[in-house]
Amino acid sequence: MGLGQLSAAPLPRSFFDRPSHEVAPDLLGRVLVHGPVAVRLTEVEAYGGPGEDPAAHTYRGRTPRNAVMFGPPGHLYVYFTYGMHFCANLVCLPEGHGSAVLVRAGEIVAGLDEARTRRSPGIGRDGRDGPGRRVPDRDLARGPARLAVALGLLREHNGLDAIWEGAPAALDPLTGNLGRHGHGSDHATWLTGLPHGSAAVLEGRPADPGAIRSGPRTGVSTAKETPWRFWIDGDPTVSPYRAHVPRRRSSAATSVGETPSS
DNA sequence: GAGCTGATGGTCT
DNA sequence: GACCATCAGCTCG
Repeated sequence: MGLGQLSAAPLPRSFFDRPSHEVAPDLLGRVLVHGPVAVRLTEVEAYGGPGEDPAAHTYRGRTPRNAVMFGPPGHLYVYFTYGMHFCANLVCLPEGHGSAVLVRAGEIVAGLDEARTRRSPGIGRDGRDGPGRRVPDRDLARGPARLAVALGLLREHNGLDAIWEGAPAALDPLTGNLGRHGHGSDHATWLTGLPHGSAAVLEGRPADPGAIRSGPRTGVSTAKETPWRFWIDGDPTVSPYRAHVPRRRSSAATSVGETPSS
């Protein structure tokens, strides 16, 4: 994967002003940037709006949690799930529609050291510090929660605009292609124009249409027949498909008819 | 390698 | 109080 072949031109807001299932396959091969880390997307899932997609957070209408999804397109909807993970979406369609694309996996194309640091456990777990086990580079952003960690996306980034306004001027001194990493710094040279703390989606290198596959979405319990998961066939960073598995009853719910008295 | 399971807390019914 | 757009660590083969 040559960094030099990825276009650094930012995608306009109009790119996201379409139905999520049209935006999703077009996002494959694009580059999502937040701070010093950039990820070339290899797997995404589309989610529809209220009443039309039972698997979507917005299916039952607007709530404080999903309000960002009802906002203007091109913004990040970051939510917390399973008590410990964040996942990131890109909002589609004009205000009020409530649809988005979940970014599920990608390849780190800039900020590799930063991503490795974020993804290596150690500090914060059991009070341990020091380097944890090494995460293979292909696994750094393989899965929606891992991708969010690699990009440093947290609750506070919910609602962040991912459209890089004024980017042409920022890119002026560049060739239009992504630069390689500096020697000492892990920051790619083309990132210097991106305002600190902001996000952007760049053109990157769109996936070959012939390599795009689609199928049922991962881990959702409803609308299994909707093939709105899209990925680049054969890419090693695509996350393994997992069908939804009903959660087991908690052990506290002692099975009826079997008293623990004995 | 595949398969299973505990952890963990916000959200919604 | 159940569910959840998940992950890492473990066992087993």
